[in-house]
Amino acid sequence: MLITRASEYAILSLILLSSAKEPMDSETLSRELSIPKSFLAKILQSLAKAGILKSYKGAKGGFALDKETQDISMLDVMSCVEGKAPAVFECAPSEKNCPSEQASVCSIWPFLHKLQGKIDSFLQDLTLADIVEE
Amino acid sequence: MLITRASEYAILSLILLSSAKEPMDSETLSRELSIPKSFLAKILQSLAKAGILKSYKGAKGGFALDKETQDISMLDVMSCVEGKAPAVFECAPSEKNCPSEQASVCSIWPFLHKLQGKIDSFLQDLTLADIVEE
DNA sequence: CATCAGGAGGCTATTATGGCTTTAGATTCG
DNA sequence: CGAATCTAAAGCCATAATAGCCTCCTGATG
Repeated sequence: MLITRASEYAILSLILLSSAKEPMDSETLSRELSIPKSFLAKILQSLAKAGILKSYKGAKGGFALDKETQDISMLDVMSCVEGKAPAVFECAPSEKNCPSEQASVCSIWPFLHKLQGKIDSFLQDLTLADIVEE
Repeated sequence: MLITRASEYAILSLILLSSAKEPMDSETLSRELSIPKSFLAKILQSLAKAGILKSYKGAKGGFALDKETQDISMLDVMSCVEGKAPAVFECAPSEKNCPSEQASVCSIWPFLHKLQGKIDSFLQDLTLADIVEE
């Protein structure tokens, strides 16, 4: 369950973009949010690849939301920006190969699974709309 | 909102300890959970300082829960292990000094605050008991 | 007093964060 | 149409923070 600044910056950008009528370029976003420009650029690219943002090149270009705010979940954002979904125990054996191992990780696996489910559903249900709606 | 492996390892340890009748030493925990020993030791110390675990020195020593599982929230665990509570935007200006700044961070501050509240209450309500109960 | 396990610190490796430059696609203007 | 300009895309490199390793010290147990 690793969450880095990339997720933090991504959410901030999405909140600001949700109130923008036109595309905002990465430099403006960087300045307005006090986020390092080049790092933010990479994050915005990830969001664009994931279909959450749409990018426009050239003059008057920039980034704009490519989905409705209620269709952008925090789980989607974190998954694409972190490169993977937040997992409670990334190194844990999968459910099927677990029985072959002897470590106690196996005995707590059902609990991990349960915790993971709770976290996933919370992040899945929490959308940008929930945050920016008045 | 930064969450590192320390939180991950802490939660795993707590789940395993919740089913233990006697204190478990850090080496056993390390082996059972496949977590680096020395890193885990530091995490367990943080949990002990926070009053979540109780440590026992000497032979037959180790760590054991020092609270009821329903009194251990994920927010508590993360706060003590990460050194601070998970904050959505750590660098954001506080609410009172915000108006003096000109950046757009100010305009999205209410949304950040709202998001923070949702995350905090989720993590506060999610206790170890919710995870390990049958 | 010998042994066991936590407490504390320093040191290294890995990863995240941030800076910089070059390339490519799109727009504007002459 | 073509050149200049604008901005995203993509890469490489430096720094900072995290993750992990090792040793010595301290207190408890028998």
